Amino acid sequence: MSFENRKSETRDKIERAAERIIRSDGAARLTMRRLAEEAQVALRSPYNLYGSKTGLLIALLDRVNAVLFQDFQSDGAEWVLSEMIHTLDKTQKFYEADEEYHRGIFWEIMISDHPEAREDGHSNIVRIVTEMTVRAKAAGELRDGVDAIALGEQLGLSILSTMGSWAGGNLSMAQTIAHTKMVWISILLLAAKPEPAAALSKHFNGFGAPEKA
Amino acid sequence: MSFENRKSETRDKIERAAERIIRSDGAARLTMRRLAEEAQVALRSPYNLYGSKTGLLIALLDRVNAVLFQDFQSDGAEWVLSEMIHTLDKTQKFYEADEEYHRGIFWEIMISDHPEAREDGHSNIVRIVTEMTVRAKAAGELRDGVDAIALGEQLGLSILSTMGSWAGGNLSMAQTIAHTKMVWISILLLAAKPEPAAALSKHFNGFGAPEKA
DNA sequence: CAATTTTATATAACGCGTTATAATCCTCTT
DNA sequence: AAGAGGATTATAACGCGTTATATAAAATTG
Repeated sequence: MSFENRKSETRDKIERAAERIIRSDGAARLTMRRLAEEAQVALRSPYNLYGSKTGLLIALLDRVNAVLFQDFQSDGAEWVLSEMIHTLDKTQKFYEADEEYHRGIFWEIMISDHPEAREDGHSNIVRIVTEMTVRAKAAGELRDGVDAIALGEQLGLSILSTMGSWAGGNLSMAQTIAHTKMVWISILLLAAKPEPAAALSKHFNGFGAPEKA
Repeated sequence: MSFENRKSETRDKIERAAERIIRSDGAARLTMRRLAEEAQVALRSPYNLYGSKTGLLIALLDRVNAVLFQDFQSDGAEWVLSEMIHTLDKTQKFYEADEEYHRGIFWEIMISDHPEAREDGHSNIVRIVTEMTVRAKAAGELRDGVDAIALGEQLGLSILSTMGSWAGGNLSMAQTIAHTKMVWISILLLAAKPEPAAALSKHFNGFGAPEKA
């Protein structure tokens, strides 16, 4: 077996063990010593491969997010702005299928003292949202004078910080998406031209408070 | 000296020392051992008085927030909804006067594994914002059919989660308030009757992206 | 004043993430 | 086959928040 194969086999053992522990006892109970035992690996090995506990969690998150982000392709809706709302629904469905697992990983990454980890997730989401607003602008769905990039950054910031509240356990994923949808639609109704705005307002469900978690 | 006086003297020594350390080296460098040394107090004492490090930080935060919240009284603007926007400006000014100090304390409380601490801050802010939307509703500034309490919860959630991003170091306080203002106005323009809505739109500065931190 | 209760102290210890040190295994190069 | 170098291991240690234990000091109570 080559060096690389050896490494990725160790990686595999570690990531599988981490998943098992998080699924059975929650991310808060994932400790490096327990992980090493469960993965049948030296305490040092995860540090060699991921640099830190946070590095390992980011690896878990990245694998999962790759699947989600694939689902963000154009879905053939009449308006790009409608696609953006559909994207929220897809996100909700995706994370809800394994909510506690994803929430725990998010949270642990978020509270780690590796600020570059937060920064990474931040710019990732902002980039995705901004690509959509730029597409909407190119499709002529936004009013003249609306800066698509600035708009995307604001919408990205909105969902990001709300997901922070989700990660902290203050909101369910359903509440998180409901709130984000309400905010996005309120903003986009101001930014959109009349026709796509009319389409958007069909998604608007009032200011209903998110049900308790 | 009475029991209570003794206790509050110890409390004072501890809180002063904590402030000194946070101001000079940042909240992340506040450790219980260093605090005990700086305050000339046993390592156990802060635990006796505050229960935990988080408890101490909450005490620091509460003292400060009491001052800020006093400033949230009705300010004689023509519309309650305008007062709400002014409240954001007051908040920005207040935290900016000592931004790193407040940010550090917020962050440490936020990431502590005492979920009740987050829950406390959460309900506190939501209560304040909801009181304002209820006043606006009573003053006839909101459209018929708008649920003032649900609206307040949504606006509260919005500023809360954005301040979470601030605490995490992803935003400056100026960016935090600029974003919140944009979101609040977008939402309130939908919820408000035409006259107060016209007043609100004067506060709207477009979707300008927050400058980099 | 004496007895009790409350507060504060000193010291050691736990599990945590992480790092240092040294040794051991295994792949690659020659 | 032999040596070099990378990957993994075992063990101990650090500082962190927190807790246990046992003791000293001070205020309250009788």
